[in-house]
Amino acid sequence: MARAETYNRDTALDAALAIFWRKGYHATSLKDLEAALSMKPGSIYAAFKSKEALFKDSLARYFDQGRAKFEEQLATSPMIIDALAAHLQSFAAQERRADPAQACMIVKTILENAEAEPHLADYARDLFDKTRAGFQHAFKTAQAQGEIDAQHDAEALAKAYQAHVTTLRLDNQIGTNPEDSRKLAERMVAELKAL
Amino acid sequence: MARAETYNRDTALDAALAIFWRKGYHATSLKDLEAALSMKPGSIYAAFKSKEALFKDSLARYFDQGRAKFEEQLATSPMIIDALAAHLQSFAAQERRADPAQACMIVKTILENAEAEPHLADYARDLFDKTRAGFQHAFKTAQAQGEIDAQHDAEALAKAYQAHVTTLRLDNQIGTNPEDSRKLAERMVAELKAL
DNA sequence: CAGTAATTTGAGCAATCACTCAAATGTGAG
DNA sequence: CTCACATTTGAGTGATTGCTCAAATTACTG
Repeated sequence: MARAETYNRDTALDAALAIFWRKGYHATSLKDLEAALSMKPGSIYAAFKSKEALFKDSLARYFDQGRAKFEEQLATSPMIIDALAAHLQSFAAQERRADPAQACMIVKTILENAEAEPHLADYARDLFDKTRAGFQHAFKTAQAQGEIDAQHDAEALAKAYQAHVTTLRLDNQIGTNPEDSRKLAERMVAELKAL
Repeated sequence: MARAETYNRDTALDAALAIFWRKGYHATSLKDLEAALSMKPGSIYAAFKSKEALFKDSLARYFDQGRAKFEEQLATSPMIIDALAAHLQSFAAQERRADPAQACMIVKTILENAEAEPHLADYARDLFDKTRAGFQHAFKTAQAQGEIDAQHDAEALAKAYQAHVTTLRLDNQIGTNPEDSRKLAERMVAELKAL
């Protein structure tokens, strides 16, 4: 064997994720990444192939972390509907304002790169669909367990739920009043529990 | 006097607006702008000062056009509630898909530039607030005319309405099924008319 | 038909971009 | 201790970035 890697792949990806989420794809330079990953350009390219590939890996990690968080919430709560409510609530505005990493990174990626980097946008769209599929599965299970009327269309429920999550996270970033976000979340939860 | 300008300012701004809306601020290069405006770099800088100033002017024009369209819809319909409904419907998915200029340019600007170009994001946030103020004024007038129960909080109504518009336009760009967007718009209109 | 002044032109600037690669460095095996 | 080899290093690549400015062009005035 030979020299061992000095970096930790997951740690490096988390650092890349943090910048890409905040600054977006185009505004993030390799200088930024070198500083954040504490790696020289040669190492970055040996490890991740290209800026675009690194972005994709970061976005994939973002998706995995989001899914893991959601599944943990599902595992915690006996009622699926409660987990869905808790997941929504978790996106209500915290104290810390002015954090540019509030809106969903997947949505940000689609909007920023639809024209200039269609590969990235398509990749993000795929993750957006996979996220909704996870929601849909949860709604179906909730129906099977009798928590929600089986009459409802699970696909439509999932689409509406995802729209709510997106709206809430968008409002966190755009709006200036945290109180508004909390009220918004409460209204959404009420709508959910009324099903 | 001396030599007359060969370009039309509004035409040039519309051309700049079209690219900026599609590609965003960072992905749009001056080469792109030169081609779209049919102007050489020197002329662009003489006329618009800088890339950032040109972007701001374009965004301001985008805002003005949006406001004009909304006010025209208000003037067309005798009932304000109908105008608000028509305005929502106008954002439901058209045939032409894959147009990267579906989502609101103001929202796109805030998301893209929150970290790297805070001036632009703040400017866009201000226009976002002004847009909501226009909605709020419409709701208040509707209440004064007895179209809507005066009990409702006009500010909350405007916020919810703006969120609906944003969601609809976002879905147009992210989603792949135009039918979904139309259904979404119908549900929003129903909610509006139930007030 | 000068003379004057505003506008347009486009080659080219320094800075930065994403990226490369030969040399230096570290590490386990023999 | 030496060799083989994976990994790290960082100066440097050509391309592109936003932008400048002296010179050319145009048009109104006297």
